[in-house]
Amino acid sequence: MKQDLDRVFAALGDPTRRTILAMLLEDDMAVTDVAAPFQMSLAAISKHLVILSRAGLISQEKRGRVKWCKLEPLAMKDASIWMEGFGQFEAVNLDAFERFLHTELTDPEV
Amino acid sequence: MKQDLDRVFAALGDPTRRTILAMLLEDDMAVTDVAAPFQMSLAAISKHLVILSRAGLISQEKRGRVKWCKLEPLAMKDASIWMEGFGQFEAVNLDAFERFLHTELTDPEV
DNA sequence: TTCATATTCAACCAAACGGTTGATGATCTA
DNA sequence: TAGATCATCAACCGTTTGGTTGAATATGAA
Repeated sequence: MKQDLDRVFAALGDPTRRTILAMLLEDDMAVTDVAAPFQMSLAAISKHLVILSRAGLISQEKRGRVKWCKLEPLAMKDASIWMEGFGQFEAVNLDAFERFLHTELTDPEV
Repeated sequence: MKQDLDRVFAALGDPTRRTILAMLLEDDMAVTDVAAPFQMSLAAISKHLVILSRAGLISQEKRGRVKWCKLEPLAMKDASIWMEGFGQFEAVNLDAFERFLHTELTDPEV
């Protein structure tokens, strides 16, 4: 759906939101903890989370008074595929990325 | 550079601009020809092209009175890599991903 | 019950976005 | 030279975005 791509790309167009997604790569987080490292109000972060949620990039589940945010990386898939359609750059770089991952995952020091 | 990702993702967040990029996948085009299939004014398309240009996603060259638009798919490289870090390999930890991005940006061989 | 914590809501604000129209500056062509 | 074409500029308009603050709601803890 075209609108899905609109929402995903638009959501990724803000540095605060990309940082939030990177944070959630480590682990699920409560809204307050997501907000902690930023200089803006909790309400502002709450709005960013709504945008990420509507784009499908995160899901939120309330347990008690805490709302947990979880990364939903599958939401990026269509956008990623769309970009791959523009080809050229993929071969060398994604290859490099995969090699990197391989060494990361097999390196006993990490 | 963080702002580059801002501009690339934000530029891709509009369906008109994504359609324009897809059109340019076939061949370079003059501004008027880019505008032809759309229902909006030439001035509006001209603004969209400025946004794509500032994001580095297209380049424009004036020959005579005609300004030619050329797709620059390499501008999507970093954005694509950023996304792949989430979409395909969700188990990878953030530190590893950030180190990868850093080497990607500073290693002249890649 | 009472107080503290977690989160959102509501109203507001300035700036940016996506569009319009009309004028303008180049450049090609008859 | 005169007229047509290509593209942008300038001013304007309504909506969205990204932030604020203060009040409200819901839950947990004493």
